[in-house]
Amino acid sequence: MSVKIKDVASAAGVSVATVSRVLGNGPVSAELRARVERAVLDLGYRPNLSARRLRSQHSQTVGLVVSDIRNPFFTGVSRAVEDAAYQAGMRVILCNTDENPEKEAMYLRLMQEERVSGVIFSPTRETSQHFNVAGFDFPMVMIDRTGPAGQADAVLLDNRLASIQLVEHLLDRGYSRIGALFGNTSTTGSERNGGYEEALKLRGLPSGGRFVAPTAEAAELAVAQWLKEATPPDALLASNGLMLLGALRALRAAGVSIPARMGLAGFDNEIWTGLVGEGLTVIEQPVYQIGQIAMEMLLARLEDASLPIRRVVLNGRLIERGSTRGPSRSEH
Amino acid sequence: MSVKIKDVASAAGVSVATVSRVLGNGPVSAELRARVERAVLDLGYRPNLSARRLRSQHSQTVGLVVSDIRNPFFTGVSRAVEDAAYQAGMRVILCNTDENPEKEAMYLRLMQEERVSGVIFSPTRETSQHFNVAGFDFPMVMIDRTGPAGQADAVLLDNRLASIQLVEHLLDRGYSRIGALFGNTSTTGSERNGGYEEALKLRGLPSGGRFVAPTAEAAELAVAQWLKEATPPDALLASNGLMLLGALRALRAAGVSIPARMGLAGFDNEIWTGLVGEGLTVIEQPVYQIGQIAMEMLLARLEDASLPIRRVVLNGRLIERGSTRGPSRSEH
DNA sequence: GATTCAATTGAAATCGATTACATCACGGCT
DNA sequence: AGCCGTGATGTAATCGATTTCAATTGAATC
Repeated sequence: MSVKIKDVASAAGVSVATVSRVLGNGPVSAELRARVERAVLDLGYRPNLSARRLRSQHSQTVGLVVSDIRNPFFTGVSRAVEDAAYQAGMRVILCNTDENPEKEAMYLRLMQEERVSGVIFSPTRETSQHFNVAGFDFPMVMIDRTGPAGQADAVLLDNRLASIQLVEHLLDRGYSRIGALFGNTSTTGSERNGGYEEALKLRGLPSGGRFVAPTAEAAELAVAQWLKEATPPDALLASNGLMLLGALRALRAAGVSIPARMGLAGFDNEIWTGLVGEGLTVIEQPVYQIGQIAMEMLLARLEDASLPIRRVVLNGRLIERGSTRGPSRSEH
Repeated sequence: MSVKIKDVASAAGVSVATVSRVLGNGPVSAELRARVERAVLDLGYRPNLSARRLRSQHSQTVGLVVSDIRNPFFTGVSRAVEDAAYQAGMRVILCNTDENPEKEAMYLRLMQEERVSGVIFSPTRETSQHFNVAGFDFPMVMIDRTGPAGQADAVLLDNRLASIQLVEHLLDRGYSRIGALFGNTSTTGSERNGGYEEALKLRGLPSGGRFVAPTAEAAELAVAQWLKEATPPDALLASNGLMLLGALRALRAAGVSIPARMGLAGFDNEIWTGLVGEGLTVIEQPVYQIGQIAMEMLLARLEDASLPIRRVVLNGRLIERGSTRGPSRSEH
């Protein structure tokens, strides 16, 4: 088969221990080191990571468990996590759960079998409720969505604040019947709904958030139906990039003009939000930073398990664009 | 530490061999099987995959080496590969090379250390020229970009044909000075340029493709400069989603109206291409299928290494949208 | 010159599983 | 009754590295 440490050792005329020390920067005389390095090159030796991990008892691997890598939010996070991980000499195992609690459980089991050093996890709401971090023998960092209260490190957006900013922006621009769509699979949705209701209550206005599956299709359907009701909203807020897309499609299909007949704003500053029509107002999340910080926190905890549990809350950034320029006067 | 097979064995009152057989569906009596399964559950035993891989000499892992997972093309491919892999009981290690040949070499080395079963690879042009598949002891499947001629299985788009379709479409719609931007890091760019030149030559028209880095920024800059030249094109073709985005930005910044003053078409049917203006005409690649077929080919080769080398060429699909409706008559 | 100490080196144990091989019990057959 | 084949089980070797521990060397100290 392939060349092993034994082959290198005999080629260099040294013991396997010495070869191992050369590889691991242990104490070796310059002469032997040179001989070994030459042998490694000559034979094209590559250490077997399974064997190394088995013996040394650390995997140098972290798991990243998210709902769907095709969601640009997670794509960005994943890229940041991988950059940071590989820089720290670790690998990343990526898992897509499709918001399916069974897949989540399955992948967490897999992470245990891989003996990963730690996991960065974005759990579904269902999972996060009844699951116990203590059941795993690796640390976890939650991202985007909060897990069971205070059990693990977390990197989150200030969802309440972000919603409030969006709502107040819409109100400032003259919209008054503000509807909203939130995802029904994560804690993120509830938190954003909280901010949304709070901001409206403050002004004595009625709220009416609706919870649907966090997909473009579900959002499109929901908005299409909403438009048919007696008093539809005059502005809509969508809780992630996919739902914003669905809302946009429904409004276009129904011929509702933006921003005149309907204001539209949402989360996630995806490429296209700046390009469609006169641009869509959104809350931009610090995607890359979320991944980066999550990885840093995980590494810190691996260094020192006794660290107090931390929760980093980042602010989003409101990007005002044409889709919320205000309702047409003629409407009144 | 964590519970090992030995613990399970003594808890169930059997030998480790029997436990291993229960796990691997070997021949075990119903009674012992039940005892072992109970012990596994009671102790929460999870087999150590490093140990298993070391002993059994197969990793059940494939590598996926692409330039950047944030490119929606690769995101889609990756999702398909992972779905297919996990269905076949394999894991995927994802690597981003950033079109950097050194990173490519580094990650291929890593793949050897992981003793992966195989690799799905989208090489830079530079790497694909001087690299030898025989140097690796795992099979590879090339995707999107062709590797060294005929050395490995590949799943590709018919780039020549796709370019021809785009050019003929533009000509049909009345454009005549067709410019094009191709990425300078992959074989894909050259192939698309080939089709582009061929289609124009057939009609006796001049061609003038330009090669730039496959990023939005590079494309934007290139188009901005192009517009300042003596006789700018009246239609542009962009070789991937990012470059199409860059071209669009440059045209908008310069106030060039689409499709009247400039036709615009490109590759990759990304979400936003259907949403901006009256839509952008694009060639849609069968992204998910590319990943799926690549994985199938890899699995087939792992089954039988003697299989003849295959190259699957898929057709793209032309999606006609508003951005190529034709130049304004008033221009003449 | 003897003793101590640090720095190299190698032999062998070890990580946690799979698997080759030996053993055993049992039933069917001549 | 004796023989043999079959299926279940256990013992021990093995995968390829790291790491412990002991041995060796040579320089430094008294």
